[in-house]
Amino acid sequence: MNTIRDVARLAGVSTTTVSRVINGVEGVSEARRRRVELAVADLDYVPNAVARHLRSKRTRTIAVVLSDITNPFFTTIARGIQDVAWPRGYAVTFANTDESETQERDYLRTLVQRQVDGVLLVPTGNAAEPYRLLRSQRIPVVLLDRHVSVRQLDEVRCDSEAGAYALVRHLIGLGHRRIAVVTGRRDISTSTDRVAGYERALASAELPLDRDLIRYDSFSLAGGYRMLKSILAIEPRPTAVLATNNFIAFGALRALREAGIDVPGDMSLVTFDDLPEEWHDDPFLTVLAQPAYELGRQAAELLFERLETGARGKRRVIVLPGAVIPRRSSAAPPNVVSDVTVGRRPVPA
Amino acid sequence: MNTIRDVARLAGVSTTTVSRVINGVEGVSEARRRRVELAVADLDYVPNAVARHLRSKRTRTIAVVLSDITNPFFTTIARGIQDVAWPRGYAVTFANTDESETQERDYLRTLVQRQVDGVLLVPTGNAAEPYRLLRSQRIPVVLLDRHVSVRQLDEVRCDSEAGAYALVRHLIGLGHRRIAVVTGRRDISTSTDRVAGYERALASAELPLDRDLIRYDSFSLAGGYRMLKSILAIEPRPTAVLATNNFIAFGALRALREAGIDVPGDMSLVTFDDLPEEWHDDPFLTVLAQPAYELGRQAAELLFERLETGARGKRRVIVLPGAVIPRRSSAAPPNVVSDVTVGRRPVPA
DNA sequence: CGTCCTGCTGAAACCGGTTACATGAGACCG
DNA sequence: CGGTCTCATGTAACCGGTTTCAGCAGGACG
Repeated sequence: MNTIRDVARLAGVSTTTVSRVINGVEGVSEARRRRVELAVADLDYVPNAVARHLRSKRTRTIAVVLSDITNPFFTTIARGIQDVAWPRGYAVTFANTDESETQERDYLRTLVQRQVDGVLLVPTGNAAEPYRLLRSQRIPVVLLDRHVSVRQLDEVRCDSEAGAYALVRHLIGLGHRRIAVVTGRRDISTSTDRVAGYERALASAELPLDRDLIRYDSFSLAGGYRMLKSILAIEPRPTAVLATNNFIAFGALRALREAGIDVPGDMSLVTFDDLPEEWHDDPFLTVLAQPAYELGRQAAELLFERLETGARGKRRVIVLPGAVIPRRSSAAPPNVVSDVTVGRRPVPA
Repeated sequence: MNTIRDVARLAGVSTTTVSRVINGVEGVSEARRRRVELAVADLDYVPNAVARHLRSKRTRTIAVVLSDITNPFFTTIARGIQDVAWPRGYAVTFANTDESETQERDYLRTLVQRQVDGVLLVPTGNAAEPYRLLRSQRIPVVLLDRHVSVRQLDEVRCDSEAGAYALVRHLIGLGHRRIAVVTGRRDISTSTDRVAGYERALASAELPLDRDLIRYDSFSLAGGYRMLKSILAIEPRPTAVLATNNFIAFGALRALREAGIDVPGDMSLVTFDDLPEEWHDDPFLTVLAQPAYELGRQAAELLFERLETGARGKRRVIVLPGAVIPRRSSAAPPNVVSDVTVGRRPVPA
């Protein structure tokens, strides 16, 4: 509750001098410095950062806006961000959009009011409008995980297209010819990029593209469940499914289990996003592991570079590679010989 | 970048009037109100919350200090907190202590400087000192998940003692007589409370207490792994193990798998903390599920009650019940008849 | 001994809002 | 028609720091 003026009074100096001592500025005589330090200790003085921020116009706070902190992928990203931010003296504020563009806009507005120094954003939609405000207030933004149609913002993400390609090639290598993909909303880049990688993999193996095997819904347990339910009704049934995130995968697994479909005996399942080793024993799913922690870390570093150098430099896009981790959820399709691929030439590895 | 003065100038009114319009205060003529609103829109004016906070002495920010946001239990708590805070106009800042008391103290100090309105804290140790500062600055604190020796702070947590009791009774009910417990640091209440519940359950079944079967290490994968390794060397070997958190459990599972011990065939394993259904399919572990989301929610609500009523009311302690969810990791011990319990009377359910 | 420089110090402005209080116009009343 | 009250409005202080700039003391130098 004591202010810098209380300290100044007790020490018999000006607030200027106290301020200098607190901030370790040169040019204060040893005697006075000691007097001030004593007064600070005496009064249990804690400088008011809000006042400081008002003057300095920097809050040393960054905001992270993402869809759901509860998703282990984002949690890990969040941790990576915090591990960069706190040691530099920055506080980190989180907001969950739940994929709602309205929420996102509201949060961004609040954050602008609160004068955050920068924003790390997992964009919810594809619109440019939400970022106008940040731009006009000169608040640096780094997009995380996803990109948007505005091609001016820094981005840090995983190579979704290549990841999906690799996963589908993995399935093709096992002998699958009819592969479905279940993904999130159409206007989210990770959805479309992963479908693109899927399509390229099919093309590379000269497999036909069946639009009916591509399903868009939402990046959620419920979405995965719904999509798999409807995929199971397709004739002929695909022998493998690519899920584009962890929640979808577990929804898919649930639908498969309920339908009595054995994985991988009857159907293979591969997905994006691995779980940290702390969260499971003997993992089952074949995944494309994304370097989530590293994504968070690098995004934060990039943001701080912008903040600290005030760099109006060129737009930067960092794309990290993922890695296929083959596990028990993917195997050769049932009765390879008799399926729809009969007569096709062998697929190159 | 525009200030309230710019708006006032453009609208031809005083800053007072602009302030009133922005905050929806009564007593501004319709004509002026409209002029101001026009000017606000014209200038893309965004009020500076830092300035507002300086004057109002409230930052509408709460801080959450916990051991590791990466732990699904805490992640879920975090989500519960955010879902209460944001709708009320409060921002939420997170900090990870990694169970370091030094970190904790540093964070608390920063948060005091930043004038957060309140703190939700998962305490790292048992000392009183870190909270002196918060107290002297009149910043309300609610302890989450754990309690400390200072018996003056509000607390919201799960009933650890009863939870451990229930889990151990579950094991005893299955026929186990020799049960080990692997837990975190001795100075963390969830460790000691759960061991207390364990001891009471043994006593209630008149089973002997073997101190060698109680192991303290850390709430981590590595801790669980280490403790199980050393427990496997005990003769006669226990037939069941109680892990007191999810990380320990997975470390334990790993050690068991490496040692070729079948769960639950050779040894049963039960643990605190369930995983959200989005993160696994067909879960394996018998757990005591804690209402993590609800813990976070109620802790936040309690904090806001303190904030908004300025209530100097009595200390409040909210203890929520957990629930045993029996699954495949617990079963009857191997050859019940021939083991060390031979000759003991049947244990009451 | 006067001048200049260096180093320490504090007065006061400033950051951008909020708010206590004064003011003035007009309505109403006796 | 003077007095009182209400309502809308603005002036200026205030929140608690930082920062600019001027002043002053003391030493070096010519």
